[in-house]
Amino acid sequence: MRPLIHPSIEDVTVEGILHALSDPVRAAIYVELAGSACTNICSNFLQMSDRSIPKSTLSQHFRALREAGLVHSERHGVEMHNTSRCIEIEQRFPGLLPAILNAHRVQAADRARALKRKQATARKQGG
Amino acid sequence: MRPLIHPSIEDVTVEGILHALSDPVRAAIYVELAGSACTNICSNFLQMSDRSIPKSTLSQHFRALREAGLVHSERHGVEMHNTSRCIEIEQRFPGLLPAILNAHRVQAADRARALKRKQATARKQGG
DNA sequence: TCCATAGTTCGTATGTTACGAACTAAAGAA
DNA sequence: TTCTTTAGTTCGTAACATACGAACTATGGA
Repeated sequence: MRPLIHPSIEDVTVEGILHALSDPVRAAIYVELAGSACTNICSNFLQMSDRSIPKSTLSQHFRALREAGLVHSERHGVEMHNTSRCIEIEQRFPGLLPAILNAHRVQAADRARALKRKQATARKQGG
Repeated sequence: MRPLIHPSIEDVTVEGILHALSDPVRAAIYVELAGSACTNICSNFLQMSDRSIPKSTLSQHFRALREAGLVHSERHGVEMHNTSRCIEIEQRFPGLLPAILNAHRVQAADRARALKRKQATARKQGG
């Protein structure tokens, strides 16, 4: 098992952050992680929302978040504990993460609203 | 020549925006475009900064920006005029684009400072 | 009608990502 | 100690994405 790689904060790039968060699964993981203090793979993400994502894929996603500098990972016994590096990143790129997280909230709210409307329409047509 | 595709603003996604701007070339194009009112491929980007980027590649990058909803393109005679859709996007995802553009500024400034320091060190060692 | 300019499309070579199978590593039970 | 369970990683491969040169389209002007 190769050692965990965490870039120093000066080596964290905007491109890297945007790329990491441009994947819907990673974005969902990061949103979750920014809310709670700490997360690991099995406890939270093996059956995400609707579909379930394979462990190997999740492992790669966590690695991507870690190597982009978004997340700090530590092995505790058999588990991996992941925490957001949001304080460091906020210092380096002020406002970036809050704006992205907020945009995700806006989008989630919009989608929920659209779904509700669609369901209402379906009920009307059905009955 | 297939018609230009512009997603309506409700169909623009955070993931799409982040992915589009996670490429350094597209980010540079978009930074330029957000500064000036309007841009086309040949006049501005065929010899970007140091290296020159092939036309076909630039064409694809502009398409990516357009289909992510970041840019509006219009053919004027033989030229293509591109403008940022920043007002719409600001309405839908408030603060997102300013934060990303600011982060790119911070990064560019940091890189310039690091380069200067490196050159100074090289001068000291050389003479 | 011919040519130049601006940009697009296509084919291919190269890179990236997803996922199952096989693995490592720690913790606890027998 | 050895077996088993749990948590996560790594590897191989198939599917998808991207970059770039060559060939193309479309417009404007000589």
